[in-house]
Amino acid sequence: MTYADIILPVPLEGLFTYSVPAAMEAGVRFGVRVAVPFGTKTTHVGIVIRTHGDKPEGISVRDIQKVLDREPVLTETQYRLWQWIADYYMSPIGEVYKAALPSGLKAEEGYRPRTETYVRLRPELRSSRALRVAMDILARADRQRAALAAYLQLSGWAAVADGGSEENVTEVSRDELMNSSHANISAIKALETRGFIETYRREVGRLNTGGEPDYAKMKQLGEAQQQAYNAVLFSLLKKNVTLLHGVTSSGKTEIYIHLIKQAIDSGRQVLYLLPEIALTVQIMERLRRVFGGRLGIYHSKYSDAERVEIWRKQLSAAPFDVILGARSAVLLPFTRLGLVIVDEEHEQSFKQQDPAPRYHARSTAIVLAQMAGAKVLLGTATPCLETYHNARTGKYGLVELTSRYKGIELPEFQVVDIKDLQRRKMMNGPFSPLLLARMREAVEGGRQVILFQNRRGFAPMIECKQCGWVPRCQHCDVSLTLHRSMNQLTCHYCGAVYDVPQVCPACGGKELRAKGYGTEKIEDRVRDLLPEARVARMDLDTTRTNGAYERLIGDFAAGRTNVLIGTQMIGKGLDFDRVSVVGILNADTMMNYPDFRAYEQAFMMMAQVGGRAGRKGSRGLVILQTKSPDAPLIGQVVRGDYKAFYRDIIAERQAFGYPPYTHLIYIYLKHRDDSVVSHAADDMGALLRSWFGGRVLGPDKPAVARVKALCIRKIVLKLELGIDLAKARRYLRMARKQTNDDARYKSVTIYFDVDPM
DNA sequence: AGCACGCCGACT
DNA sequence: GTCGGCGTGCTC
Repeated sequence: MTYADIILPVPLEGLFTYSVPAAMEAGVRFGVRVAVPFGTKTTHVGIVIRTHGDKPEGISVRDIQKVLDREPVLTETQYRLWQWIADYYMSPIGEVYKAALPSGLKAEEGYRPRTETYVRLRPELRSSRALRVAMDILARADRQRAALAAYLQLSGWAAVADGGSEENVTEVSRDELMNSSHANISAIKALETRGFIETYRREVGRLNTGGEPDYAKMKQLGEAQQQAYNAVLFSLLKKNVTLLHGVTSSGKTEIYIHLIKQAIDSGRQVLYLLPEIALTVQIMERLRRVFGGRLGIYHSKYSDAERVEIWRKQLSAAPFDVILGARSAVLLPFTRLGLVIVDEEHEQSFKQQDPAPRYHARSTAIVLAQMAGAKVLLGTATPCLETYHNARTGKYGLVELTSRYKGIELPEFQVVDIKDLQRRKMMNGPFSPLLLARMREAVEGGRQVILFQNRRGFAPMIECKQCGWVPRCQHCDVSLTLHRSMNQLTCHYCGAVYDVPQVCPACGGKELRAKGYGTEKIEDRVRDLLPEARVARMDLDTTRTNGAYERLIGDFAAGRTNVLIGTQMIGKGLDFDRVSVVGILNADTMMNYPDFRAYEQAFMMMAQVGGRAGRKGSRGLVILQTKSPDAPLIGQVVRGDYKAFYRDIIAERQAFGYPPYTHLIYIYLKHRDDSVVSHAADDMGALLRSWFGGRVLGPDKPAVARVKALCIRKIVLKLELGIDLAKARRYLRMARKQTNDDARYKSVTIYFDVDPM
């Protein structure tokens, strides 16, 4: 009897063993998908990893139902990468499989090839004589004759009639025929009824073929860019990973394009990772112009069927040479990967947060490259602290690009002390007099303004003026955000929506006031204060519908709007030409976040948003409003002094034992009963302390201690460098098992976040 | 994660 | 008397 070990899309450790019916033996091998029964009712699509003859003990093995593929859908390298992710991020391999495979490949029925209607001559017309007769018959049916003539041209039959070869006859789709002539559907139907032509359906790909590459579209590199390009190539000879640290507008993308070309020329594939879908539009167009149909794009906005086709194409004899994609593109099959570019490498969204596997695409890309014998280039204006540290200590290569392309100047920063202005009652809502004056000037002078406030909604909370009561979410430990556009209170953690109370339920007070500023309220105020401005708001709420993001960006880029208010999504790699003022309304909310990365995040956010100011031609102005104008971080942002920022923060990380001087693993425990989770966390913490000693911190209540009706505790594990991580993970799994084995805690959910962001 | 089983409260 | 709430256990 043959058995097969199979990955299934379930959150359980390990592989599952099924028996292979004799008739399937030839087809069941590594990488092939199979349908198997699982539990009582369900059938799952799994992937075969290996076959063997050892009957597993103690389990009733069931038969594989069906073999779904003739060829593997998985490469050996991919499987090794999946194993690494599962092991390192402490997540079952089934979860990795779920994250990696497009749904169309995870279901037995699901992916449907797209078909299109095609047109061809009936066999009896396939001679020049018969065609002449047909044309005569159509002498008085102009439309039909024109349609037939157009078909004959397109298909090549016209050339055959002139003595050409039938081998050159090509297939013509009905749409193509209708587009290239004035033939309408009724003319074509009439020809069909007459028995001149027939229609048939044909499978067609969904992928945009994009045409031939056009390397003439590559821009010549400037002097500094050329030097950086050479330095990157040289660095990659010695180091597997190199950091390209280039200030904003230094022209990194053009350097990437030249590196991609170089890799393609040497017969290798390139993976180009970007943090967000949003960023792909501008870069996608640039790459498409140069690489045409050699470029494939892969991210969640693409339909699942398209993703299936990209996956399949990657396994075919003619895969894409370049894949541009978000996080999950690192899980695609590659057969001859030579270079991975991780653009905006500092972005947190490279780390998957919620469903497991909680993997970091940058780290995963580095491991993948190692496995594939490829090189990695990390690019950003504001490197992640760990990355810069690795570059400084020589683990990674480092190339710095300090001059802006075509001499564009870095923006001027002006810091405004809003604490002082508030005391002197000089603030106009969220605006300092300076910011308001500069905004007014910009709008009147035909230039543009970007306002950054990292809070969506109208106000982060409302409060009863009389007794101070604040409405809170029923399921989460947070106050509710007022969304005035919908006149609702919403919870930003679970999405619950509530009506706005007319009277305070605690004291009956009639006045509920909105406290604090969200993007909606800022928008309101700008409309009041600058009635002539054309204002737009860009945040999660205004970009939910399809194409809304592109429309907002398009309107701003074209000058149809001149004040753009937004959350962090306005800071992401978009280039505008007419922005003279950027306002950071409140830097403190970012700096006071209770997390060891708060300062790093704040620096990056301010540097990125500030970088939107003043592009071609004139120097931009960034007005930075803060209650702590003397904080060293503010000075570093103002001077654009990444190195000073790095020196400060790295010293702190070393002093307090944070990455890159330690490995962090967060352990989360969740349960609907607070006392259960509290005791479970205490017990698990004590158990961990007995093994890891002082490396265990907590358990603690996180800042938001209840989400979606589950109470949360967090334990932090700090592991010094050089410790045996595999062993530490084994102990962690043991601690989880022991905790869940305790009858009181068996329904406590315990999970790990390795290298948390 | 699903799904079934099983034990309690509120309906026809 | 039964419908369905979700707590618990299992899935090769």
